[in-house]
Amino acid sequence: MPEKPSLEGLEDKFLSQWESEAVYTFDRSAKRPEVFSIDTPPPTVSGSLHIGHVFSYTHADLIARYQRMSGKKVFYPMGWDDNGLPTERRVENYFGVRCDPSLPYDPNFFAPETPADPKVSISRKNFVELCHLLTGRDELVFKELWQKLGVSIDWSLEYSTISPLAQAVSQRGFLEMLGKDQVYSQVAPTLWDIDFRTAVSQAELEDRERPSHYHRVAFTRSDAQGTVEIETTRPELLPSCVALVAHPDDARYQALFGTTVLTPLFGVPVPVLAHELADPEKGSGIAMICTFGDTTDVTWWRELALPTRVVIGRDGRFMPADFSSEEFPSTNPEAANALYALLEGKYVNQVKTAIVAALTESGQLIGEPRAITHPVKFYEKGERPLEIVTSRQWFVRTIEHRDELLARGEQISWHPDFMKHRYRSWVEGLNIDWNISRQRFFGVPFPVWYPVDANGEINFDSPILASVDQLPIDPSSDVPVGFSESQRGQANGFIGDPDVMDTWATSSLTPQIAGQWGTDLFERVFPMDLRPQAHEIIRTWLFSTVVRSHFGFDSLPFTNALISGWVLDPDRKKMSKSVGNVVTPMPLIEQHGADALRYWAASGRPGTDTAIDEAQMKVGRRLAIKLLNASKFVLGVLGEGDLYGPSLITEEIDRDLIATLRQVVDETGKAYDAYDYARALERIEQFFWQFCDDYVELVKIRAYRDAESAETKSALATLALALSILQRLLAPTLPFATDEVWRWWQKGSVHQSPWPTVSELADVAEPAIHSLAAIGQVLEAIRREKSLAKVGQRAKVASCTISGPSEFIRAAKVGESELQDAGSVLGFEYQTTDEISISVLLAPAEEA
RNA sequence: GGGCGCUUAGCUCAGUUGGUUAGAGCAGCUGAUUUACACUCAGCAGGUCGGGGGUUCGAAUCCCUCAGCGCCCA
Repeated sequence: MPEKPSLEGLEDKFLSQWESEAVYTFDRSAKRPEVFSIDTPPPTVSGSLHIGHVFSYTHADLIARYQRMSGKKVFYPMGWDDNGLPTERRVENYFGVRCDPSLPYDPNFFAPETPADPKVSISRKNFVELCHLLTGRDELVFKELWQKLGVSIDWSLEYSTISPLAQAVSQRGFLEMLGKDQVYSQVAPTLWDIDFRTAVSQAELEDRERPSHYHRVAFTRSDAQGTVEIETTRPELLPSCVALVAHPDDARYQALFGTTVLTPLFGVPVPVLAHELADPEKGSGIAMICTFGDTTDVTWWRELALPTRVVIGRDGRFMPADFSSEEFPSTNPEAANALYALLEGKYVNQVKTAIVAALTESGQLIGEPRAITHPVKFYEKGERPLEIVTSRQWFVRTIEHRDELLARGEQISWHPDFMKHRYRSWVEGLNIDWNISRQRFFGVPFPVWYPVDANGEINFDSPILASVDQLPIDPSSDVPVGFSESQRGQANGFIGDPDVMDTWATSSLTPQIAGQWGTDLFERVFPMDLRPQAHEIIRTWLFSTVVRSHFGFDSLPFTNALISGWVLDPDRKKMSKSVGNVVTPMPLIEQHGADALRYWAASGRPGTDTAIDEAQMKVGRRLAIKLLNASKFVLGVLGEGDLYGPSLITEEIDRDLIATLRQVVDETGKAYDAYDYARALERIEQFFWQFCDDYVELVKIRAYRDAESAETKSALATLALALSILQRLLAPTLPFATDEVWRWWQKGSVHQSPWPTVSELADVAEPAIHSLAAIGQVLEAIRREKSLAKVGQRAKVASCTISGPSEFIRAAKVGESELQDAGSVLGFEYQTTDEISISVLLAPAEEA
């Protein structure tokens, strides 16, 4: 025990000590019922380190530490999500490179020290190597933060989502779904980001309010009986128009249903059809259907069996179109082609301008375009609106299993409960199956090849599957059984699936990856007990994990979901890179200490957005220091030896202190069981300060008085018991300070000691009367009198008159001797009255 | 448009199933001071519980309604 206890240096000391003592190592021999397993979120390592990480990982760690002390074998792995688009983008910017899969591998390529400008094109293999290089570095930085924060992870269980193990698990999961027809490939209209050149899934969409214009455009009726006016925000899609549509009950258009109109400028005849999704309130109530302007177009196209006239390419430019062809059957092909020649190869905005000009000239633009603001679908990481292109993609069947997935959501224990609404509304709103293929490079490949027939045509309908024992494989370099590399891309040969899986298609298997599916470990940890995560990834990570466990294991992936809120900046604004108010955690740890940061995080209740509050961190730091000092004092009074068992606690006051503690132990255990770590902390903290400021002050003198007396032994035993319990109760929140003080007098780590239970206090008898409240009230009155008189607390009290109901008097009398000690009171008087009142007469100040 | 959450002291937040005079911490103010702790201790002051209506003997708490903030879904 140091002379002057301090928090400095505790972090470094214990990080290495915990490691060498293997304090957090999972006991792999444990059976499932003894285990508490945590499905730790693998953070995107190519993102920036964020105070939000500290927040939610602390919440999970509080539970992990509580469960460990409660006797569970805690399975607490750590993973890094390093595959996928965020890493690719970071690598592109960091090194100044771009992946061009058509280039050959350059074994002599070295990453530039500074980003190349303009970007250098490199092969896929070179690109992937750079991804591994950079994520490897990033993971070290992340790991340092997690360790510094004192998160009780078993680092021998570290994994990454691009690792061979994760790839094998992911590919096996895919093959099993394919075997059960839970996944299918299809050429279909797909949400597409023209900058990233990849398909995206519904979960990655976000609506952004964008200014636009309604253009009123006149279509000519084929029977020449006038025009039909529609309103559209996307006049540039006129060449891809395939029909007009109005609501079946819309009286205005009854006569038109079944007739044909000609598209303006391009003269293509299109039918006028009826469908419930047409909104009579919107524009003129009749809309044009294009292939494809938005997801409603896709629905109409599918349900009304319309032709396809694709004009926008995967790069966002207008593709060639021949208006004399069957696909684009114009009644005036020369004029249509002449106009279209001006549009081909251009981007959406340029085409829009040109078409609006042409419509104006032809008189088919009615009135002025009307300015509006409307939601436009974006890829969440994208900068330009999504387009819809037709392409081959792998989809997981989610829509048809909606009800089962909703039922799964109900089976999860959500903390807080209301977060289940997020899940439910997401599942209810699903309208596209989960697209898991991405036309990108750094990810888990699909473990399939396709036969190429004698004519060189690829047969997508009967893919050649890898076998499970081959995994992981890369179909672009591995060869299917029965073929040779020379047959790649050749007639009667094969070709590998070119895509990689969506990141979520792999991270949806974190229980299987971390639990090492296929080994004995898996049975010991699955389904996981806890999924801790932030609320913004309920629709992605949480949902997709539920899907995979439901399909693959007919099980929930985890039984409890602990949802953390957001960290807001000190002004309660959402942190974002663009605003520039993102807070990095490391300097805060260095300034206030890990325990202090954890204390702040622990005060943020589950699901509650919480502002960064350095004042709160300072409070946490003070709590940790107070614990050092209080421990030093109590242990100093106790002296050597451990003679003070609970049976020695005989004094009324001491028994009442233990009675209160019993309640605290009971409440905090229940709070932790309910994942309410914040309430637990609040309760412990409140008791701890009361213990220090009132109880210790009251019994101090008695504790020193006569080591042989029963009353002194009772005080010492109470102090020892209370201290032991307080140190353990605070251990999850303040792992560094508590382990320090624990080791001053106990063996081993506090983090491997048992969580306090009421049975531990069973040997201490209940007090005959709950006296501490009344005694505290008298002490307060004495202190107030001295404070108002502006004298020191050691000033003598000539007499203290305690009035109140007999119960109160009786309780106060229990503490007479301690009050005399703590308040320097010379004499007490008691009066039985209805109202409680305490009057304090100070002794005259002694002459200096 | 549908849904969820929040609104309590200057600030950050507790307030469990309705029950005395609504609590805590921080900040503020007034003091104390040599044997655990100045990264301390004591005390004081500070609130029409977002507005309105209702149920009730009794409402911060339950119901209705309005407003503001934030978020989710469409």
